[in-house]
Amino acid sequence: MKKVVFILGPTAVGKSAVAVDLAKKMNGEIISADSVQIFKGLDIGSAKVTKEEMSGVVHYGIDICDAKENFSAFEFAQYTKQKINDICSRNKLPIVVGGTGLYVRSLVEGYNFGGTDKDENLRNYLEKLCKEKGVEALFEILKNEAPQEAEKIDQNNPVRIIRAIEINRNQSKKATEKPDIDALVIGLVMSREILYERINMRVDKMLQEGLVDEVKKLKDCGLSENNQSMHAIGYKEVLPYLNGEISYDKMVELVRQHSRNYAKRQLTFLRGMKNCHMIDMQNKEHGFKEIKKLVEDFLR
RNA sequence: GGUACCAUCGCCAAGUGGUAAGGCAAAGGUCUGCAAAACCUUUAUUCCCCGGUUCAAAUCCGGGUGGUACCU
Repeated sequence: MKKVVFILGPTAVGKSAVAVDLAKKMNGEIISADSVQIFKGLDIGSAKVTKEEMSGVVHYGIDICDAKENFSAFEFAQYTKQKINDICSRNKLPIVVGGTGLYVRSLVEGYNFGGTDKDENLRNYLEKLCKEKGVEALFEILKNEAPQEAEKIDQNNPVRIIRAIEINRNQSKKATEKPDIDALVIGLVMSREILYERINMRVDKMLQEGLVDEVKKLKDCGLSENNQSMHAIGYKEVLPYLNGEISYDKMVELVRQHSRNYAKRQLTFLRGMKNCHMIDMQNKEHGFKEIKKLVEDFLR
């Protein structure tokens, strides 16, 4: 069993810094489990760690996908498993850091799912059908084509139903095998009030650092709201601002609000993680000491 | 000072005599194939205040308060 440390928590709680500190002290390498940081060119808005912040620690899972491409939990699972093997073979400690619940859980709990490429035509057709006839129509299709899947699925959720139909019609890639890992799961938390304050400050910082320019550059490269990467918070709001659809102030307000909503969902997800050690990061020093102790005991 | 219009949840609102729609926010939640996505649940015993009419008022009448527009 390969020992792997997971650092989880809501956006802006300070995961990246903790992970780098830990990697330095424990001879570790970092794997980012973040569905946005995988994209090249989405730097400021995804709060990607800079070279300086990495301070020499090796990071994986960042800039591994072109912003025009699609990426899914399946690809992440494939990629990560390989990296974990690689890191362990060099006798280093893999530290998975991330806010994307599904990515993390798929590893920790050993989900085995396959993958399927996006089928644009089918999707467009199904999306249109959904608009015209409602989700019920989508669900009917799934029920006819894959009754077993239909039983498990949320009948009101068009995104999931469409994906299920897509997978059922197209050949599924080989399912991932359960990774052979022994996980130490650490969840970083702090009071909602302080977290929200940090989020607001972080959004301001992103804007100062040139978030709008970053999105403009991506837009000039031909990216639009149709790209998966542009569904990310900070991008899906700046785009309509650049198109003159909403005001600057409205855009800022939305980025903040969506970040808060996201943090709340992450917290909910975290509460559902089994065997997760919650660490209060309100006091950074104290929190880090606790983490270090947990990791030392784990590796013993 | 005069005249007109308006006042419904944190915000935007529907409702014009029959017992408070909806959206956003907020809070809680779901999650094995797009997850920073998508979806679900909850949230005004009460309609600016006081009085009146009526079996019944957010809705009608009178007064007050606040806002907006125009006139002087």
